[in-house]
Amino acid sequence: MASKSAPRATYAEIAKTAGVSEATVSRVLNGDENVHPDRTKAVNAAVKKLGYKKHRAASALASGRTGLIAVVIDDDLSIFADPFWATVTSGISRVLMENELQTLLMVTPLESVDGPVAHYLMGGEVDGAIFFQLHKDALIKRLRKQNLPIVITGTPHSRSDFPFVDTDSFGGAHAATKHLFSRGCKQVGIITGDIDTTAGAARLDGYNQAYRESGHVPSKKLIASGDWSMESGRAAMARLLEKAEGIDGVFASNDLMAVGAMAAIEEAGLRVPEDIKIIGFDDSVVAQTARPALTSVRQDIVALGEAAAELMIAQLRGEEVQPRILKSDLVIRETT
Amino acid sequence: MASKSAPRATYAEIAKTAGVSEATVSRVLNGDENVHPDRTKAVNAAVKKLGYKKHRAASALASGRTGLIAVVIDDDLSIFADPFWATVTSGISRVLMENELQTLLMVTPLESVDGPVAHYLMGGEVDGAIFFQLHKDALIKRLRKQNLPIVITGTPHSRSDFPFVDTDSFGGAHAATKHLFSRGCKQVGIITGDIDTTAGAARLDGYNQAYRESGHVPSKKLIASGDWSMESGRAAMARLLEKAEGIDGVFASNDLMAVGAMAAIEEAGLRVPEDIKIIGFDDSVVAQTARPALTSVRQDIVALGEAAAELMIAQLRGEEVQPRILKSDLVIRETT
DNA sequence: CGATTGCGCGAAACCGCTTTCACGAAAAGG
DNA sequence: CCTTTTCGTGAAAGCGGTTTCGCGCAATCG
Repeated sequence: MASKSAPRATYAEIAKTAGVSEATVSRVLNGDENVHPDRTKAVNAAVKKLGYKKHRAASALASGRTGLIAVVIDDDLSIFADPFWATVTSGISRVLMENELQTLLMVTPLESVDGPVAHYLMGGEVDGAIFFQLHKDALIKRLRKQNLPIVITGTPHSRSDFPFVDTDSFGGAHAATKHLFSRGCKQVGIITGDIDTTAGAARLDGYNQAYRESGHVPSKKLIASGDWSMESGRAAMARLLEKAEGIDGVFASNDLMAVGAMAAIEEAGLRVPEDIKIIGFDDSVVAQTARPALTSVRQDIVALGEAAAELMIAQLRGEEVQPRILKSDLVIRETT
Repeated sequence: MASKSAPRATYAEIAKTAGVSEATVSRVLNGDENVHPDRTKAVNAAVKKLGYKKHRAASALASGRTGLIAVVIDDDLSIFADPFWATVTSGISRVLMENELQTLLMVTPLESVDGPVAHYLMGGEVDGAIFFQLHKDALIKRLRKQNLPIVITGTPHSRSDFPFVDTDSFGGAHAATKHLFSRGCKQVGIITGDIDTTAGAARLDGYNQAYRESGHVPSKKLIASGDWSMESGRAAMARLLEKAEGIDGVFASNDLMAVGAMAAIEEAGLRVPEDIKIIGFDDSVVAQTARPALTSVRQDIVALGEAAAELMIAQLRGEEVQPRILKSDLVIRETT
């Protein structure tokens, strides 16, 4: 079943051809400073000559470090509607790879603190775990207590000191709303995402802040809530059209809802952007394929993944880490 | 850095509490038949009692089997435009997990036969590899020669005997084209994908076949080529409108191009579906968010991933495997 | 009924790398 | 010049399973 080719080189051979002990080989290969430069050179030469590659399993067994980082994704179907996590993951993977770490993908219902995943993660099978779409902090807290390095992609609920990375939802929403005002809108509404998520809440906050800065107070009527789905966006927009007379701008908390809103506007016989301007959030494919093409808040998703990986690596090195918030920017298309 | 909690149980303890040797523990845990039922029971009891979990690194070192399956994804940005691979991967991951295997994600430029990835895969670090979006067969051939179990998602070029899984592109295109005829279209065009890809070619074949069955021969003027991108779809449609007078139906080889085509049709002052009916392929989010909502050929992407994983597992068991082609079906929306 | 075969099982070697320990040599101190 | 540190190094003991080997015993055979 296994490969039949060249028998891997081992420390034994390197040690012999370099004229040192295996211990020294190990030191050199693990960056121990206290080795005479000459021997270091000899070992490196032997390594190159023999085309040596460290045997991860052996290394893991002896050191207790597996070199594996789990990326845990809640097995929620909604995740598939969006290339978001795929993109983040690719960023994570790239950075981890560059640092000799491997990305272990776990797509799974993220059950209780006692589920198989939990046990798996606590069993020392991985050196760290990066979580997406976090709903329950309990598991994470438990893992941290076990000293397992953790990074969360997205902002966790509890102000707990989990290391996390996220896009600046507040800033993005703020900029989007301001942009609508600057385009001449007088009555700017918002379609919120799930308010129980930190992203949903932050986007609403950003909207409110921008509104206040404009010298007005957003009327309750201008706020409609959705759940991130296109259909909820359509419904929310329909409500806004009914309740909020004179509405001429809408910030939708994601692209899917924005597209739903556009459909509702069209159904009402109004035009985008002439009658109502609209902005989404995420700058996903959907924003690009929409007609008219959707103005949207872009997040650098790959960078988000890279940041997550970097935070992980920093922890592995034993460094203290701070949460990282990435800037977002506005991609202006045809709907504003 | 590592977990500090409960010291894992080992074979030694199990052996002791079950009153057998470690060898027997190993046999039981690896499904060796030749063990007395009583001892098997004793071992299983001990395992449960001690909450034993096999140490993967140790197991890998001793057996040479890592329990890791690499999912190798060509680091082509186009991949991020589509949730396709994420979805396939989730299917793969689920099935592998159920079989005690782990999913190692490698997002990487898939370089030559000598690149790091190649060496990595040949180095016995994984038990098998699943490839996406395969451009060059050379690497794969090499890996197979090394007896590394391989599965390809998508149809490989060479009629080589690689195990692969794919959606029935031919059948989907055929059904789509037939559907257009059945809706009364007389002049059905096609916007092809990259013809150098097997999927692109198969979709064109399916179109041609359906056309012939309708009793006509597709004029060359009805065939426009794209490269899977929205923009290429727009351009191709523009060409069709110019060259193919009376065109009243279009099968686009993917959703993105279909949406591009819709834009072109609209720009030409025509309407979908009244003047021209259109069908896409993939049934992606884009199809659902398009207005009018796009009729499209749906593939069961999760199932595709599951099939890939199953093919891998079969190989691991030493079974002979056949390529697996999954059915596709038509999701009828508003564009036809 | 002695000789052969086969089955179930334990002892022990082994997988390849890491890490502790202790020792000799060189550097620093008195 | 001798003692105390420091530094670089190799020997060797693991890490936790897997697997080969051979042994004792029961079933099978002549």
